[in-house]
This record gives sequence, C-alpha cells and structure tokens, in this order.
Amino acid sequence: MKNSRLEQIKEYIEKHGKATYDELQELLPDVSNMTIRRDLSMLEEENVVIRVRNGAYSVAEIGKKTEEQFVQRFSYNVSEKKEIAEKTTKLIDFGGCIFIDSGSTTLYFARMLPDDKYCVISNSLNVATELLRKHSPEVVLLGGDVSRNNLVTIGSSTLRFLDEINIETAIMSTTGFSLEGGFSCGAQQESAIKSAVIAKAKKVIMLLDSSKVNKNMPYIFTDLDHIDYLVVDKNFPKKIKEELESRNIKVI
Amino acid sequence: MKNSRLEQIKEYIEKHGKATYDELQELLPDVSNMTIRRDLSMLEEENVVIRVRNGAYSVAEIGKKTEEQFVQRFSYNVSEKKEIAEKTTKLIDFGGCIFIDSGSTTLYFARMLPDDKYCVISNSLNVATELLRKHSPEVVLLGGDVSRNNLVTIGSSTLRFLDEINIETAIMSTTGFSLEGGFSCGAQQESAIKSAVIAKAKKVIMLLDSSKVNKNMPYIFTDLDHIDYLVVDKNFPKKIKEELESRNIKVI
DNA sequence: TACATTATGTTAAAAATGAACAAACCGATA
DNA sequence: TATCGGTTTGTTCATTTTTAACATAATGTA
Repeated sequence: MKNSRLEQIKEYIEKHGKATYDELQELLPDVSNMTIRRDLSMLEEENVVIRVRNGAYSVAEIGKKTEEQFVQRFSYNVSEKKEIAEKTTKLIDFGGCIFIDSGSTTLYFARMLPDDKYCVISNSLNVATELLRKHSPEVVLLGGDVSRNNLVTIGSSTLRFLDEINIETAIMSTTGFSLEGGFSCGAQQESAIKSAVIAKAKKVIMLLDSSKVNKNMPYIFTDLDHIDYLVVDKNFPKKIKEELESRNIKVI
Repeated sequence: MKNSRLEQIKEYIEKHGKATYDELQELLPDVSNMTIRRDLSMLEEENVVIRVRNGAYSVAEIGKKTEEQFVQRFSYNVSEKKEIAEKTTKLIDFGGCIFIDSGSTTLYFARMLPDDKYCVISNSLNVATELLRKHSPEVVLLGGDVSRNNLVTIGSSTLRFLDEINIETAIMSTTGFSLEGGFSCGAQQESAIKSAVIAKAKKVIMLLDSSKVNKNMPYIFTDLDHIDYLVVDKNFPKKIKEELESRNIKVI
C-alpha cells in the first residue's frame, strides 16, 4: 500500500506538474502529513519530483520550463510570433503536403498545427521533433549536413532530396525583408534551400514579424512575386502593407 | 549593481547546477541574506532557477535530470551499456567517417565520443542532436520519413541517400541476437537500412549488451560474417564468446 | 534640491521542516 | 497463536527557514 500511494502521488504530480502538501492531503486523507513528506522525499531521491516549499514539482514540468527558457532566450517578439503562427494555421488546407521552414515563428506554427491529416516536410530538427510529439502528422525530414547554428540540414544532398518530393504549401520564414531587397538570409546554403522550396511549392506563405522589416541580409532567396500570402503581426507598417496589396499579395 | 548581482548568482547556479544561501552569501559577502532571497525569487519568476529549501536549483540542471530519468525509463542495463560504449570509443580511428545507428547503447557511445575530427552520419535524431551539442564533429543526418517509435528516418529515400555516401566505420546496434538467428530487429524498414549500412561500411562494430543474447526478432538484417568487432559487456556468455572467436570475430 | 521610486537591511512572527520516539502493522517462525 | 524483527506510519517538538512588515538607504527624475 505504500507503493500504491507512491504511484498515486507520482501520477498526480506528473499530471498537474506540481502538488502542494494540502492537495496531496486531500488526495490521501487517511495518511499523515509526515508520511506524505517522506513519500515526496523518496520520489525526490528517484529524481521524479523536486521538493519545494509547500510541496513539490514534477521534474518533467521543470524540463518544460527549461525548454521555454531556452526558446525565449533566443527569441524576441514572442507574442507577435505566436500571433502570426496562429493566423497561419487558418490558411492550411486539409490533407496537403506542407513544408515548414526553420525559424522561431515557424516553430510556433508547428506547435499550433492542428493534429490533422497532413504530411509535413522540413529540414529543421526542431520542427521535426516538435511535430513528432503529436500523434498524427507524418513527418519527412530532409537529409544533409546539419548546421550547428540553427539545427537545419543543408548542402547539396538536401537539395537533391528536395527534388524527389512534392510540396503543396510552404510555410517560410526570413531573416530580413525590404521592398527593394526582397527576402534575405545570412547563409548561402540556407538561401539555396529556401529558393528551391519556394520554386517547388504551389502555395507559398511567408511569416514575417515586424522586427524583420527593412533589414537586409546578404543572400536574397526570393522576391515578392513568388509569395502568395504574407502573414504579419499588428505592428507591421501600413505603408508597406498597402504597397504589397497593390502588387496582389495577400497580406494577413 | 543589482543586475550584476543577479548575473553573478545566475552564473554561479548555472555552473554548479544549484546553490545554497550560504554559498551565495559567501559569493556576495556584502549583501544581506534577504537580498539574496529576493534575488532568487526574481530568478525563479524568470524560470531560471527553482527555489528549494536552503537555496535553489538551476532549471537547466533539473532539465538534465528529466532527461536522465527519461532515458533510464526506457532503458535497462544502463551500466552495461555505458561500459560497452566506453570500450567502443577506443576502437575508433581518427579522421574517419562513422555511421552511428540508433539505439540506447549507441546513444551513450555518441555521448562519449571524443571531440575530435570525425564526420558522423546517422539516421537517428537523438544521436544527431546529442552530437550537435558538442563542438566538433560534422554531422550528416539521413533524410526520410521519421518513425515515431524511435525517432529515426526510414524509407526508400533514406536508402537512396545512403547510396551517395561513404562509410568507414559503422557502429551498429541490434534488438536481438542468436548464433543461429543472427542479428535481428523488429521492423522491416529499419532492417533494410541497417543492412544497407553494413554493406557499405568498411568496418562494422556491433554493440551487444547481454540482454539481447538469444533473442530473435522477426527481421534479420545481418549475420556474423559481416561483423568485424563485437563489443559486449561482462555478463556476456562465455560459450558464445568462444564460438564467435573461433569464427574470427573479435569480441571485446 | 526635493520628490518618487526602487533597492536593501532588520526584525519579529509564522510556517515548514526534520528528528526522535512511540505505536501499529506485517510476515515469518517456532 | 505468540513472539520477534523489521518496516511503515503517526505524533510531538525543537529547530530552521521563510516571509511579511517596516525602516533605511540609494537611485533616478523633474
């Protein structure tokens, strides 16, 4: 019965991410406070929880925090990016084959992508692992040399791989954008892949948070003519928006 | 000066994984206990640390624990596997191109692989991300459909990709092994890739912990004739070892 | 300079914790 | 069944930790 109690506690904490002594007391009204304390001590020894004042956290929960922290450290404009990601999910047709580019905004998009029948292609390890946590989408990962910067596969073999597949919709990101300079990024090999993807895709959706506007990076990978939809946040400059719409690009 | 203090504390905790109030007091002799407490509260708000009795942990540190727990949950025979991985590192030549199979033993191997000039190829996302944490090896990831089970790429495109590359040494794992049944695994597509890798590799090193011995899985991917080295743990049955050595396989 | 805001120190009261001991429980054995 | 050893649980209490509240100092700002 000790074991079943430990299991119960463990289950509760895993489920809720944490628990206070009061909560656990309610869960197990017939045991004393001290017993619960001792139980948590044991679970702490097993690295299942970590005890804090008034209760304990599940280590898994804290694992999530780590991740969150990690993502946020390298990412600014988080709420804008999430907003863009959210809007983008509404543009996706069912059943299609989607390419998802690497980048923080696209990663948020991957996270929000409903659990439906898609086939997703990506060259980003982060996007792939994110999607694999869900149940449904089939994930195809492009092969190639893995770049340490941003955990994407690049190189000639990646391009060749790309040759063999169809892309319905491409969800792209960019490092820089301006009306004159088009869409640009910082590495040649990345740029090559982005270009190739855009060339193959029937529908191209570009995610563009306002921090990217009027920045130019060395390698241009596409211009406005190849973009079907541009999803932006609420801080996006109106002037540019109007200019874009006059060129028949749907700005969302 | 508040910020620099926060930085100092953060740094200390990130480095040591945790800190007690006493330690921090020693680090910062000119501030009061209360200030340190407040600082830790702030860092807790930022998800950098989590406070416990007497001090705080770095969330990153706990992240590691989670991982450890995660690995151990799905993995038995941990010490044997680490032993095997350790031995295997000594068999590796400098400068070669190594294929690393998926599997928990091979993952430990990847973790222990010295930070030298190699080029590593793998179809396992776990192996790849593990290696990318280090500085040096170039990592090539095979493309293809990603299998949710074990996070490896599989399928015909993976095989085609494999055609294009050279493999000097292959570090392989197996799910089952017996003298009669050879090396076997549970999925056809996995088996196809393992076979292809072994066919290409100049030197094949098989990691085999004793829990696999005399287990047979449906798909045989190779037999003893293709294996150059077999790295086993100390519980490996002596009889089988002798039999193998009589067949000219180096058992380590 | 004067004021507002923030940061820090001090203290005391509240609380959480762990240690020690006692009671209950359990299984095995005679 | 009685009894013994071990384990688990409960209770109490002293200790330590924590927090809240207030006072003081520092800092920024008009």
